Amino acid sequence: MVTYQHPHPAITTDIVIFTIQDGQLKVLLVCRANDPFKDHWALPGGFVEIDEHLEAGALRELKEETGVSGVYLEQLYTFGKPDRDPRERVITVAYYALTPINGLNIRAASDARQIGWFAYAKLPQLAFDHKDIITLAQQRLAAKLSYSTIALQFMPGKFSLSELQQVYEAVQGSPVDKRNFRKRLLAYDCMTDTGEVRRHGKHRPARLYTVKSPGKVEFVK
Amino acid sequence: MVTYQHPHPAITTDIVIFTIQDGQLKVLLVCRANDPFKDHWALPGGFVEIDEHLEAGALRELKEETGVSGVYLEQLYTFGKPDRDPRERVITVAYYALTPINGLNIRAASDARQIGWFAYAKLPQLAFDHKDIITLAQQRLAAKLSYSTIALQFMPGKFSLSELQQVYEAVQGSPVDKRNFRKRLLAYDCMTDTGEVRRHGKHRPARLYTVKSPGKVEFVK
DNA sequence: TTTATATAGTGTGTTGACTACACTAAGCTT
DNA sequence: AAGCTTAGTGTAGTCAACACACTATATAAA
Repeated sequence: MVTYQHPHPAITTDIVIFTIQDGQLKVLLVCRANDPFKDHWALPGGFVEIDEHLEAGALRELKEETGVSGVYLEQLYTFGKPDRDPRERVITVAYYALTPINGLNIRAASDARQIGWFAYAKLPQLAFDHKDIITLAQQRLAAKLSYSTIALQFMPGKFSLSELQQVYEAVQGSPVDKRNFRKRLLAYDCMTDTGEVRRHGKHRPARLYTVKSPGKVEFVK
Repeated sequence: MVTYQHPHPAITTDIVIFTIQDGQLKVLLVCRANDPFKDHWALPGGFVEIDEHLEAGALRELKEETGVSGVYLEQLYTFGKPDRDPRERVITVAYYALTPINGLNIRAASDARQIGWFAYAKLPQLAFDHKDIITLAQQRLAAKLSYSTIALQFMPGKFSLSELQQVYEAVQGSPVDKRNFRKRLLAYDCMTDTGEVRRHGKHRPARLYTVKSPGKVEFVK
């Protein structure tokens, strides 16, 4: 029990974690076990510990609730409408995170709490104002694709240019010209040709690339 | 007195309010009357009321502490290092604001609390992590000049293109080519030529323009 | 082994935008 | 009338973005 002279809002972090699966932008959601919004899907997140850095809290919650760690994380926006939580005044500092296409390490389904990836284009009913948070995160991400190398945060260790192109198409929701795309991305000089190729299917194999500075997002253009 | 089961951090807003004076980017600071950092300069700001929207709190604090109102306001970032305030855990949601060159309506000097405009390039010692907040705000502002019409928020009702150019030069800290600048800004089609001119000094008078959509910031380029 | 098929990979010409750059216009002062 | 000071204007060159269609190479099926 703690007592203050003036009332204090509660502070939470919420994390919009994105990945690309089957050419679609997806968001990881957890099903709430308690009221309010019991059995509704919601963003992973929770209360910030009193001596914990905000970003550390976001990473901790993400790990605890979904098992995901080692992701690219960036602060998105702070949502503070007085009635956004029916229990008490809760201000949430929202973050967004990107994880590689196959870099998922989701908590086993045996866990009590249900979690799952949902296509951004087909989200279920969401708790609180989490729909607004996800919408803003997608906008920020789409904007950032056009002036930074943030898309590389979606890529696993080795990847083909076609896979990278799919990331752009999935986030922006529109097709991209293959030749112009490759010319532009290669001009950024942010990837190394490994010399290896990957065969999968009855067609010419793709060259594989690696990211030159993993974890670093550079501004371009 | 309020009691909670778990400790809650305190929430404040801080506002970096910019203007342009004498061709320089300036920030409005208030001198702290109490510990901690008594007699140090600090950003205007303060605790968020329990039922108050964050943005409303920022505007209220700005008005109370400096007398400034009717400004363009945008959320900047939330600063949450556990030890940023020596008293207790305080998380601050920082905003930045722009006010026209001559649109100042600062609280009379008769007020107990001392306030003043400081050149961004020559800031005094600042309380808390307010230096970091101002630095981030300037970066955001400078970046935003290049892809939006945010600079118009600095302009009074009628202004000349030379005055607008001075805004760009002051924020970016580097000179701008006059012909290219005018070509680009006029192409954005965000200003109206009033047909009026202003004489001040022994030289050709300048045409005066008005902003087409005051208060609106559009993305360009 | 031949053929079909599916994705990987490549080049050019056009257009529009940004850059660099220097002189004339017009009012005021002396 | 001359001089000073800021306002206002145009062009040529360069570079980046865009539109656009075919060849290469592997596997699978006939």
